[in-house]
Amino acid sequence: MPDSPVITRFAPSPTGHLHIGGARTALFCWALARRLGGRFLLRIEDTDRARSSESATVGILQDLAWLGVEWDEGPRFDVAPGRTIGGDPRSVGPFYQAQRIEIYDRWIDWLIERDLAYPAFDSGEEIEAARRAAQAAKRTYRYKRAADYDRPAALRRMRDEPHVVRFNMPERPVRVMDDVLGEVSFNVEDTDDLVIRKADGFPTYHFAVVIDDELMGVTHVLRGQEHLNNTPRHVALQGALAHEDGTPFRTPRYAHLPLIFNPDGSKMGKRDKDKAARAACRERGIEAPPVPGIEESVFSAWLDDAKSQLETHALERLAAYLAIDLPEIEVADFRRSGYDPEAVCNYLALLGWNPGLKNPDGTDVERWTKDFLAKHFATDRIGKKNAQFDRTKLLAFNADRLQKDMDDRAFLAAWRDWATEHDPPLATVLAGTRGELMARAARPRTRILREASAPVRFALIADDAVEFDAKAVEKALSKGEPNGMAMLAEIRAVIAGIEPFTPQAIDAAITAWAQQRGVGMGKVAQPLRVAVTGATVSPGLGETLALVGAKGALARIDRCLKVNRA
RNA sequence: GACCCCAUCGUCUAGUCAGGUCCAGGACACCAGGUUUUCAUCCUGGUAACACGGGUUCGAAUCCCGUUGGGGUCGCCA
Repeated sequence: MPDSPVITRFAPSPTGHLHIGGARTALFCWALARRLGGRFLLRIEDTDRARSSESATVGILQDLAWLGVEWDEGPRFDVAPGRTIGGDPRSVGPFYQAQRIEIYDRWIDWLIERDLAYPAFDSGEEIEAARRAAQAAKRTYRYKRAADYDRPAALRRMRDEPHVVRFNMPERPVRVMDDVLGEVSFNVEDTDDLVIRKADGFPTYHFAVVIDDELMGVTHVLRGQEHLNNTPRHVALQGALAHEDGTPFRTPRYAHLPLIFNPDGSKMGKRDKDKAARAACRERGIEAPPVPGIEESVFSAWLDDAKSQLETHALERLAAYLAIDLPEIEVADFRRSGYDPEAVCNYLALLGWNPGLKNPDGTDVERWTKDFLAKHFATDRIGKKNAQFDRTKLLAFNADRLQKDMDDRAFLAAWRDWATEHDPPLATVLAGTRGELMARAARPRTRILREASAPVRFALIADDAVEFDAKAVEKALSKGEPNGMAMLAEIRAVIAGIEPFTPQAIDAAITAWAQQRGVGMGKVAQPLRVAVTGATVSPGLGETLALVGAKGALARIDRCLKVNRA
């Protein structure tokens, strides 16, 4: 197939949110297709009837679209009003495996006819017993067709008895060429006759993936390293299958990606959220469900079993009650925390891939947008080592996005969008006249949008709700000669006369007054800062005062003078 | 346990395929100093790694073998 176009695919199973590791796989598949001038395809592997759900599918589509990892072929999805992605220009769909059962059945019949696959009638208990026996004998369990297998009888029985179909694994060692790992060999004796169709009639992952990749023309398969041991099965299946005209199934190029782990070395997963919440409960001695909607027995079982998981909504309510932030594991978590999708993609790509380029100043190139990936990504620079997810570094990347790649306007727009979804009252404020000022004050002090309101929190409360920090009062108002209280009383008049009440005018007026009065700025700024915010830390003085307005500033100064009178 | 994969600063990594220019470079974090009205930013400097043991070679982070350590898989899940 020298001229076949490059097709990559991401094939998630819709059993939950899109995991950050899956997001990286999707990003790499997307980038490779772009780089090679190919097409990126999205396929939904929903053959597990019990665990797949429509809502999970929609969630995954949304998460990918949010990241900007857009598929050329696959389920249709509206990324913006009037802009739809996906579709089936080559007529290789449908892209939901549950809708492709007839296709799989056809190929399974084809295999059975040639005795390359066969029905098996073992019960779950029988299999389990055999597995346990093998384990007891310290042997690796593997299913092989019995020597006295009666094929004609089996073919008769399969018409009305529950059964699975197993692939007759050829007794040949399998060699797999991997673009990341190099050549990997597997012994015959380690591969067994895998099930290719379950008793419920749905194909197993191994079978569906081989059929679909071939029929959809997939040329490059990028997937997590946990699939490495599955590859010989897929290669064997490809070797057994051929089209009507005799053309054999192709083996795509494989690239197995290193895995992503937690900083503590454990596997990054949804359970980490439970772990965090459980630890917080233990620490506070909470033994009964503190929020409604969680049953007493469920809660105590959850508390005792480190492996158990609470339902997502229950977990979120619990976290809100405990006032803790659950660790971000899934793409939706990062979105909710207010990360920028480009920063997430940038950091994710760096986890296992490196362009190997230097900046003019000699530092390594490691900041980029997806356009860069589309231009430079290739499998030959994917690393082999599992990587630990470092939230602190991601935070630094995200902060740089806000600080260096956005201006106040762009920041305000992003902040408003975020708040509209996650903090409506804040969104209202940001949409008002103070929005610009809020953005200007918050942006330099923000790493993720969820934290953005912290530095301007004082401006979101009523003038008479300022809580004066005792240490701040002591340090900035009580000490010194003249002390801060005296200073405050003096400068009140200056504040009252500033017009217009803008950061620039305020700063200018205060600087001029301090100079004229012959005192350092610190002597003036800190008392004012405490009077207006209650603390010694805030954005620039001009911004701080402007945010509460002239009226607010004066009211706060007066109240400070009154409340903190010695 | 069996099979497979991996191994450079705390973390992500460059350097490894084509051995010398590497007493190992960058980023994040950390520490110290500086700028600044506080904070954040910014600037300067610093601490910090080739897992271990054998080989091959004039020469090994780089090649080979072993050990140790870590990870993955062993489902009618994907």
